[in-house]
Amino acid sequence: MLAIDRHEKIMQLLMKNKTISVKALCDILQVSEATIRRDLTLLENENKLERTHGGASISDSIKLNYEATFDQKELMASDEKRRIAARAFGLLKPHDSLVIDSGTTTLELARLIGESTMPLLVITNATTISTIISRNKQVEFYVLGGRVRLNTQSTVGTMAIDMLKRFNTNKAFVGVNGITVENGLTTPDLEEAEIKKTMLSVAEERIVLTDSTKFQKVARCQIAPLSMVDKIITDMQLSNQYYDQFLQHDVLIDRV
Amino acid sequence: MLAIDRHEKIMQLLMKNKTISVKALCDILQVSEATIRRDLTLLENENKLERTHGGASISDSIKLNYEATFDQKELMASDEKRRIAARAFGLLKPHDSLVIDSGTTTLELARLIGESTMPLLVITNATTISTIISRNKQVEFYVLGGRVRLNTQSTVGTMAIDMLKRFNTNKAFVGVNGITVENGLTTPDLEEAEIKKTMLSVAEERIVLTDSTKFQKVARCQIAPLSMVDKIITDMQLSNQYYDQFLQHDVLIDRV
DNA sequence: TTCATTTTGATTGATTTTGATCGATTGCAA
DNA sequence: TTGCAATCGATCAAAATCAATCAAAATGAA
Repeated sequence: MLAIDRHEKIMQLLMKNKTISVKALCDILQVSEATIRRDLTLLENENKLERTHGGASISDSIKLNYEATFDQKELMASDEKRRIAARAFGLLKPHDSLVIDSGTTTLELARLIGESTMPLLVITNATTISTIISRNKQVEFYVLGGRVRLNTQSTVGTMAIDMLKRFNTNKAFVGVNGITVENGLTTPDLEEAEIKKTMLSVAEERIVLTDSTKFQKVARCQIAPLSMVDKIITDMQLSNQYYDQFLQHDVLIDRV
Repeated sequence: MLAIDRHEKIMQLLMKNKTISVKALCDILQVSEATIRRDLTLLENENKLERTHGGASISDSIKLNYEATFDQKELMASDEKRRIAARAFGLLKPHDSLVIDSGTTTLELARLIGESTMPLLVITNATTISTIISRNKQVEFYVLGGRVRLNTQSTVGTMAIDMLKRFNTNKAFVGVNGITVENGLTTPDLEEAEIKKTMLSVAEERIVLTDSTKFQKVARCQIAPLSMVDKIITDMQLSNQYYDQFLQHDVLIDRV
């Protein structure tokens, strides 16, 4: 492991736990205390953390600053997103037909499909998926037509929805921006919400891919109630409290 | 493996992992450490990565920049194609509606549109155009839905054609693989031929973008006769002989 | 082909990083 | 307060990595 990776990891751990001991870092990173101490003094000089006796801590102001400058959240999530996508990929069987939503997690799923040679039928509204999924020559691939939302690069509107309704698929993989028991699945854009809802309605098995940060958040537009979801794949950061709460509503949650 | 391929692979690995060690690169690329180090210093000088002790890392800003140009790099158009595209762009007026075909020359046109701020309505069957054209926030952008041909990354088939027929546009920009007075416009794939023909039929002004090497060539499937074309933009290499021949058939040829 | 140029891999000594040691310092409890 | 264990910083040697050099191999041009 490179020194820079170690520093990154230390910062990630601090972002989650606020404080961490030198001992713990030794165990996790498998290096000597001397190395950890050197790392911590170095990071302290860069104003990224504060040293304490026996470890280090991070203040809220530094934390915010760090998040802003390095967009740490996105990076941290990316590893989790890959794991979530990998689990989703594990659900696939040869000759499955899928609808794949736009979004970063689903994009990872598309990448895995592109790297595989599994024969599949894939339908998507994400134009960005096209390049990476077409590496897999076994895929029969459909893009939904319609107006392209410029910031998500995905097609929306009645054209896309009408076309989507002509399909029936085994599985739908949908991303969301918020998910609660009360409000179900939510997303900020109405048109996105509508096409996501249609995706769920044309599939036999409806799977939501989302990192744990989206739980207990509510975005402006509802996609669908929880009852329209068969399975949620998320990361290990999801607390048992939410996990149990969703289980009681018959939603299967897979934490990877 | 060529040095340039190695560099490409290194960058791809860095895009995935943020960092990578010299050792790992040796294993993956099967070359000595000295070679890897030389590659890394070279790439660092090109500002494509940052060296660290034991490996290299990539910053977010570089990553974004690299990702943006990544897809386009492979399809880097020749000088002639760029000039042809520039001339085509010169034909555009604000609030024009266009159909743009798939292909390298038309992709270059899309790039010019993406770099401009001209308000336009653009319809295309080329999924690859999406990323680059959406930089221009003044563009209302539609992608034709349908099955995606994996090698051209463009939608074809009845779905795409039906959707296309619902539009009426000012201009169509179409690429071809062969063009003669007798056989008109030709291309190797039947489905591509059909959608190209439909593109010509829904536009008021029908413009063919093609480099001069396509003249006097005939591909397997006919798109349309010459009479369905209003203007051809090509390069200066086109001989006067062909130029005159086409002029006699009322086709305007623009050599740039 | 032959010759010049470029690229690569191995070697060397220099530099950086790491882990262990040890005395000094700190925090905590009696 | 004192005593004690945990932690720290400084130092040094070992290990890893690096840059520089040179010869072999690959490539390209004549």
